[in-house]
Amino acid sequence: MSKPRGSNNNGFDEWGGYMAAKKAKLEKQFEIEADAVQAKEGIFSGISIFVNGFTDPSAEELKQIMAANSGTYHHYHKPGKTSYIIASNLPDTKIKQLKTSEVYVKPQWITESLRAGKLLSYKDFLLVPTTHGQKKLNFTAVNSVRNANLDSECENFQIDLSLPKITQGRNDSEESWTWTSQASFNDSGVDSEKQREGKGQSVTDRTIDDFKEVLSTAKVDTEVVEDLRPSSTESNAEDVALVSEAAFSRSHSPVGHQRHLRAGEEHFLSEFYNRSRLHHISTLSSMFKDYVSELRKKSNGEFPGLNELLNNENAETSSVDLSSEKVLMHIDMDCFFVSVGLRNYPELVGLPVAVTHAKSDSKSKKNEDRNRELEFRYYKERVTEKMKDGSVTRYKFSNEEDDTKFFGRISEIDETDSMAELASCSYEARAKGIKNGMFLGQALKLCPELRTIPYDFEGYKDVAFRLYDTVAEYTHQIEAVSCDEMYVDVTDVLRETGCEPLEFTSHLRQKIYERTRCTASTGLGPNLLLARMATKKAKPNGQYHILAKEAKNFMASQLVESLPGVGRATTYRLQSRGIRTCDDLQKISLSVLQNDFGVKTGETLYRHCRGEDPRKLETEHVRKSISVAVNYGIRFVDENESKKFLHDLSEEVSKRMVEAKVTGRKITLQVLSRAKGAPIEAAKFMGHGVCDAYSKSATLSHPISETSLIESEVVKLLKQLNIPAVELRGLGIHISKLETGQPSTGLPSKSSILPFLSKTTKEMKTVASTSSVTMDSLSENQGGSSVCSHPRSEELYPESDYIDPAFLEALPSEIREEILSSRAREAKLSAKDWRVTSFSQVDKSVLKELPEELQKEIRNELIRPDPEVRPGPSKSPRKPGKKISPSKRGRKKNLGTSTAGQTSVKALFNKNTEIKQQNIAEKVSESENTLRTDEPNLAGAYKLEDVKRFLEEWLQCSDQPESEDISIVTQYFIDLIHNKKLHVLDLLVKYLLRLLKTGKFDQWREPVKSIVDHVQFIMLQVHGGQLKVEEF
DNA sequence: ATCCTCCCCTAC
DNA sequence: TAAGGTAGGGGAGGAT
Ligand SMILES: Nc1ccn([C@H]2C[C@H](O)[C@@H](COP(=O)(O)OP(=O)(O)OP(=O)(O)O)O2)c(=O)n1
Ligand SMILES: [Mg+2]
Ligand SMILES: [Mg+2]
Repeated sequence: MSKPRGSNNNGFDEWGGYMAAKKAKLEKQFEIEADAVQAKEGIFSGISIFVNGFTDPSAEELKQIMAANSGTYHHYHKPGKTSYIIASNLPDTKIKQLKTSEVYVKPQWITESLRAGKLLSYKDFLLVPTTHGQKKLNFTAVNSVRNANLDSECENFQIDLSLPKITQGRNDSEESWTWTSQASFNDSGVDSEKQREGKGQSVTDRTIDDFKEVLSTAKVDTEVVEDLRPSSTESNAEDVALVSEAAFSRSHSPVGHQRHLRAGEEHFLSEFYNRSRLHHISTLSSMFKDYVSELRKKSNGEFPGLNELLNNENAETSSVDLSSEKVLMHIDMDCFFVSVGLRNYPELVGLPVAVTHAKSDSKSKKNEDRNRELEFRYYKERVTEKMKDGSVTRYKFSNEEDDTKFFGRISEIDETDSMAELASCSYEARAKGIKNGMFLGQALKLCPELRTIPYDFEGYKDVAFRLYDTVAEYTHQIEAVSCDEMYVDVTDVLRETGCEPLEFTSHLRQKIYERTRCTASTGLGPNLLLARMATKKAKPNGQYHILAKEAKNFMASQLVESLPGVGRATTYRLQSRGIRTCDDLQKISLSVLQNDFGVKTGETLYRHCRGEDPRKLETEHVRKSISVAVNYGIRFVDENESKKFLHDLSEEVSKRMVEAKVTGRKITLQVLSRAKGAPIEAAKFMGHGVCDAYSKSATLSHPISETSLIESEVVKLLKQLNIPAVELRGLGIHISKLETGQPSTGLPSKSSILPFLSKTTKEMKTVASTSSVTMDSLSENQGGSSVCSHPRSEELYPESDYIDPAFLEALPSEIREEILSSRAREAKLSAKDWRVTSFSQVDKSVLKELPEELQKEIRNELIRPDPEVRPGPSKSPRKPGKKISPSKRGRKKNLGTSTAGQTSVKALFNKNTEIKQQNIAEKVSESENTLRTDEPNLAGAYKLEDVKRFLEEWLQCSDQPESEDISIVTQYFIDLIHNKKLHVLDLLVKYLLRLLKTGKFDQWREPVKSIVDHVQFIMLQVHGGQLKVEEF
């Protein structure tokens, strides 16, 4: 038996002391100041707010503040009831909805009032637009189209960047705008303008509007964009649109909101997601994929945009034979975040600009716990090692060029350089070598004059909707790629209008510019790849058409890394074979490429470097997985914190599943754990640093989507990985094998439970209340997946409480029969296929006491493969294949393989006990931390008698049931289910019913019924059977 | 041959 | 300080 990962890192001895120290340190470092919220009661009494859009503090936080200070928080704007609308900035689309009664106030009003301990006048915090205007806003700097192409077929059209007249008119009327309750005059102005514009709503019929309402707060129309700066506390502009400059600068001081910085703190997740650009673009991306489907579904087949182009009936001269060839377009906004942001900073147009959380003069704070130099060196070492390719040993990379190419010169970063990432940078910045995703500190070294602007997430969504809506006026042959990018089959558009390809894109880009004040570039080609390549060449603010006949030559001139799908690792591997350009690549045979890179990848490389691409436009996308992950701010002090965070993640993923109306059968836990040689603190503040990545999955027999079910699975998976909580640097939950349709596994709804309940209760056998019944939740034996995952983890981490599967767990025959027959009824799995596959919660002492006969009976029912023969951990270094070439570089090094036999149950049990004791010791030494083991408990009551007493007191003390209490009790019962304490559960349910029968607690009838219903539902999900309870 | 799990890679 | 998410393609190696 090899050393487990846990031992590899830190023995438990070391561990306890380290953890105590770490905790003290963390507490010091992230000390939250005395909570002003609690101290100042009631200052928002009578005030109700609705939070509109992205704010800082976030809506969630504002909700908390209101709740704690007698205010009211409305999840939706309730006209007449909501007294104030809190917003940091408003997309213009919301302006026209303004009513006299609506007062828009900046979030600083709340935070400043809180600080002052009294309600300040909202008038000092009114949200007003800036008055300097769009007249300044012109893009002279990007006027020149770079890619002059002499071939007339590839002619580039320059967009007229002058403002449409309408903007000027609108702008004039804006000068005196104020968003006060008197601002009603604005309504008519906006409406009349909308009338004049008279287009853009065409595809935006009611149903599509509905869609947008559901998916976002951004409504779509074709109004020109207002010059509204995001002026949250993140703003780093000199001139900010605020009535109260003083209030604003005060709110800059880091008083109220320096919390939520690390997972394990309250509201971390929502705060993180609020600010995560990657989360936002991912969300938008999936939203626009849905949006395209919706547009197509709701389409009436008319495309109003085409009318304007119909005049151009100059057929026959076309550069492409549309009857035999397709024309695909790729369109992508130029430096999207920057373009959107710059609309509010016209004075920065033409300068090197980047979007980032940090300000351009910000420095990273020094920290003795980290060592950037060491971390970067370690990182490079590991990456280089990983990219190393078995078949090629010759290539030695060392030069500066390669260092820049593969590592972006991270080694030159010093201790105070900001490690905030640039989401996007302007082309002026790119001219200096700055790139998207680069750290601010590095960028400033390349260009000290770099200016930074804040994120404007609402703005991105708003512009993205305009982009999609504009394109959708011409065709619905759209494949959404991201919020700023899509593929479009324009063959029909060209055929119907007689437009030249570039004529059309020129027109389209002009339309997009008019509606968004942001430029887009387009690429055209006979397939998706060439359209994509063409866009790259066209950028910025340009367009380009690659004709089929030019394709191969065009491609030959490109570097391999410009191929989509070829990133750092593939570039490295190609380069190590002396292949730098597509021309080089074209000379390599298909079989060599497939041998070196795998069958599929090899073929893709072979085709792509020639400009071939068989992919079809995918207009209708079906999601295959849903996941949630956080790899930032993950610093846990103990297992309770990591578990709590897994709960939050489960809740989040569950929420998204319900939203997407899916359930899933495969639950994968993804983990980042600090690499052994990495500094405790990462180079980036709260970053994950250099990590080992692990994933572990469980495939269930039934699809799930419920928080508690997901949670219990991932908690188990995390346990199996056996990584100390303090080492965790990232956690994620990935759900796959998705199913749509019958909501039989959603939240317990009466409609889904009751029929089954009434049908089955009669057949239901009683749960034996004499033994600890245990079996794993929905784990499935299919494909040997779950079964083999256990020995894997057991060998990896022998101290996990795994038991030899041959050692059958106790299963009262009544339950077993019920479960087996119930599963057979469901025809999902035959009884024979069903396996109990997890034993982590077996109550071993009870197990041993089972009658021999019962065990035998069970053994006959539940045949399983011989555990001794089952495979070792897949995480052990995989043997290099026979083929030397397809690399595969040994996997995780720090996890030894094991060929040793099964650990005895007794040994495991003892080990487990030791760990438990260790945990307890830790907590005791940390003092005042509530002692908590893994055992379910009801408000601290663990023992049956205690719980019973608690329940009785509960019924007696409260005259009316509190829904929160009910859910606490329900959750406790659910915990029992997951922990296989069915006998306890059974006793407690019976006890509750007995109490009811005394007649003293009649008002508890319904609440108890709802608890029992819930319990039965979960029982059904987890164990496939239910408790027998008498009617009441 | 085809499935599975656990990775790795890529793109925005 | 800083907000390093998310979905999908695909490969290695094992089981069946
Ligand atoms: N590492 C990255 C890459 C992109 N993005 C965000 C910001 C970008 O503005 C947006 C769109 O990505 P693009 O790849 O289209 O890049 P840009 O639009 O910024 O520039 P380009 O003109 O090259 O398209 O996605 C990001 O946050 N982080
Ligand atoms: Mg772009
Ligand atoms: Mg893009």
